[in-house]
Amino acid sequence: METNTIVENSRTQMRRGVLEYSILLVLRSGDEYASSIIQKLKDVDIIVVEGTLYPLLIRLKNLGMLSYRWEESPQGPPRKYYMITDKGREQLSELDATWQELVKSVESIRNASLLPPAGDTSNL
Amino acid sequence: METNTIVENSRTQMRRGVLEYSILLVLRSGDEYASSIIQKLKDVDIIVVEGTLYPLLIRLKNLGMLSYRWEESPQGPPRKYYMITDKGREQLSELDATWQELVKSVESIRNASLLPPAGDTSNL
DNA sequence: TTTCGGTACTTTGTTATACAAGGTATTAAA
DNA sequence: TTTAATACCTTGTATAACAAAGTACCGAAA
Repeated sequence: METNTIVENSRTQMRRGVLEYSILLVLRSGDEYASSIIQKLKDVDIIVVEGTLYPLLIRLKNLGMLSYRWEESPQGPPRKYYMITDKGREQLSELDATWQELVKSVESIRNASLLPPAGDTSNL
Repeated sequence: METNTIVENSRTQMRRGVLEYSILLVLRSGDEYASSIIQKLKDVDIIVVEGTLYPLLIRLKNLGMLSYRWEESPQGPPRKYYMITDKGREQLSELDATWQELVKSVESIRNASLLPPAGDTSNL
């Protein structure tokens, strides 16, 4: 087996960390139903599966961040289109700030780690 | 209570996602022991506690990403200084790429969500 | 020589979350 | 009336972070 390298594992964890945020971002662009959210995220290499998404959408709805409406499908059963609420928009804008702070945090330690250690005299 | 807003919760998840990566970044800058890692991460607002860090360091060591040496402390018990191994460096460079891809992914849906929806004719 | 404060490392039990896998329901067309 | 496609939902499991408590070391003061 050994498909689970540390790298693959860490990548998964990173994706998970931004999952909720990503879903809200997608819905800020427009109303979507579960499968289309999955597809949009897949398009940018953020993998989610149904079993993860459905409970998450329900949780966000229960928190008042999302609401939904039923809409006929051209083929098959009706679709549950989720849309972001006003409250959702407010919180999302806070998450925008959170995300940017996180990027800044990581970049700062990342940049530090790409330079020789402070006090390194190995070149003298 | 209600200290657990959705925003606070999401922030926590984001932090968790980059935890492992962040620890490796810190150690790429130089050898550190647990408390000093916690401090360095705290400095950039990435909160970790002992109960999280110790098991994680042990896991990374068992995977061959880290090794450690004991070193006397000016005061108190000896410290376990962790250092990144060659293998750890290799994997970390892959994580650098992973991180940058994730940032790109999120930014792309984020930027999309800040523009009016495609096909929006509300201004005509 | 014992106790105490500070520091450091470790473990245990709980909780949250993602996911695999399986289930139900709707539709239209064969 | 079966089948295929689509969509929604649930259950059980594994993993990971965390709170909390425990162990151990050290030096200095009592």
